[in-house]
Amino acid sequence: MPLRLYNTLTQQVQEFAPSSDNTVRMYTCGPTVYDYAHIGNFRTFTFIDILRRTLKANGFALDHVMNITDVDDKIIRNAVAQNKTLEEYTAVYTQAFQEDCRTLRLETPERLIPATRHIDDMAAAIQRLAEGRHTYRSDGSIYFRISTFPEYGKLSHTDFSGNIAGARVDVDEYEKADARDFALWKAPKEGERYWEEPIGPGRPGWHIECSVMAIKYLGETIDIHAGGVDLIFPHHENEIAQSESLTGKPFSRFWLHAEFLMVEGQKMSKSLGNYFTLRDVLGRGYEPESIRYLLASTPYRKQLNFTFEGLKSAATAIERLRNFKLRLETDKFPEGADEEVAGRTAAASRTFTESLNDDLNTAEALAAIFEYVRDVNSAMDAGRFRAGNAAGALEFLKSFDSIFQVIEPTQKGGYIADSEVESLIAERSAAKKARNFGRADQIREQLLEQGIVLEDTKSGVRWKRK
RNA sequence: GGCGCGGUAGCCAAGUGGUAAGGCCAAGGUCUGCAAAACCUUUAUUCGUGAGUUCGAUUCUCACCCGCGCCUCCA
Repeated sequence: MPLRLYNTLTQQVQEFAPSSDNTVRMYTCGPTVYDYAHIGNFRTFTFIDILRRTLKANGFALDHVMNITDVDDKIIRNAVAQNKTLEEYTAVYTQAFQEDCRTLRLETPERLIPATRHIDDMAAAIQRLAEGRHTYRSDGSIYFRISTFPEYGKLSHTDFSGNIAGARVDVDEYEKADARDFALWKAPKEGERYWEEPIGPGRPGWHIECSVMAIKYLGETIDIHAGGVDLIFPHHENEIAQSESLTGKPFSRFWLHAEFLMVEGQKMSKSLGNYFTLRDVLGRGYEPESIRYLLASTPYRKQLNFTFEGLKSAATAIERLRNFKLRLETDKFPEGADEEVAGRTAAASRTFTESLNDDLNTAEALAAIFEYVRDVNSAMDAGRFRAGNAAGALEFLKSFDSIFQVIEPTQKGGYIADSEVESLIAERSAAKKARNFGRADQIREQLLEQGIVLEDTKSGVRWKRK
């Protein structure tokens, strides 16, 4: 089954393929680096990561641009308050963002670009919009005139007719002709950072960076544009207005939006104060993989209620997968290969892939692998699973983890050496043989204190790091 | 008010016009020197409420109730 994705623009699930050649041209809205990102933000970035990996699994190449918004009102305000330059201020959070992404095993986009690197391009685009009579000036700022773009509202499916056109609305201390109009270029205010450009001194509005960078790197019509649902309006609607006024072509073929992470029935957000940063959660002793699993396990178009109980349940689920992999790698199985087991492997693998291709149905994909784990554990217990089945099973696990990225534990240093573990296990086995269970249990306890868990199996002692 | 999403077992959650995936938790059992891991059994005659369409609806239609989001910065 080909990949199908829900397109906000058409409000339908549609078959996806890149428009030309094999490369997906994708733009996703990145963070505004005025503070640490919270795990609600990372829900969207995790969704984008699952999307990237699924696109690759479908054999597509990627050219993915993500912006880093490093100039906006909050950044300017905070930088000024801390007596720092914009660059000094944003460097801290840009770096933190990249570290957090690595921690969550989020792939780095092919191009991760700060907005301030393209101020000239933005000014040039605004100039061209002005030449096309899509703009007007007011108090030194430049606004986009929505009335010049009749299709405004097509993404958010909002009908703006009969709306306050011509009314003079005072927003953000700037004068706009129409409430829907938005700033392309903001006149400098006292003490604020600004850029000297042919269109006049100032700084870019929020929306223009995405249009300009997407078109510059990916072309006038891109394949996918993605972000959180709160960006549908006005951000993405405004991007469409600017971009399509500039090029006369559809801006993006597919628009994908991730739903919110909720806390106690409300969206997680800075302004509500009900948020946790990744660092907060890790500080409470949870593993990055658990967070990733939790964020990825509920399909992206459904609101996901965050709880620490959910995080614990994710950790247990991951443990089950890890135990399964360890058993595949360490148990001794009879020679040959069982056809029924091989058939199960193929079927589960197919279900897994098709679930993801069905608009990234991660819940169903997880169900496929867990059902498989139970079946195979059962086959192992019954002696039906054979040595020749192990490679296929491990391969399926590998393809699972190439999307979910939760099985391999994050390395933590300071461990007891393998050889020492092995020699203690040997000593314990000898003690057991002599029926000296006191000593055997003492060794097991001792190892447990160092994070080593022993399991006695028919094919010998199996151990793992916890 | 406009637009959109959702209400499925203790919790999380998938799903289909033909009779309820999966994960976590709980109880009992098998295996084990004891554990651990794993497996088995039990846990929604029922999918917010009411009506309708249908041979048959959790799945379609309508109404209603409840929750959430966007409409202002926001992933």
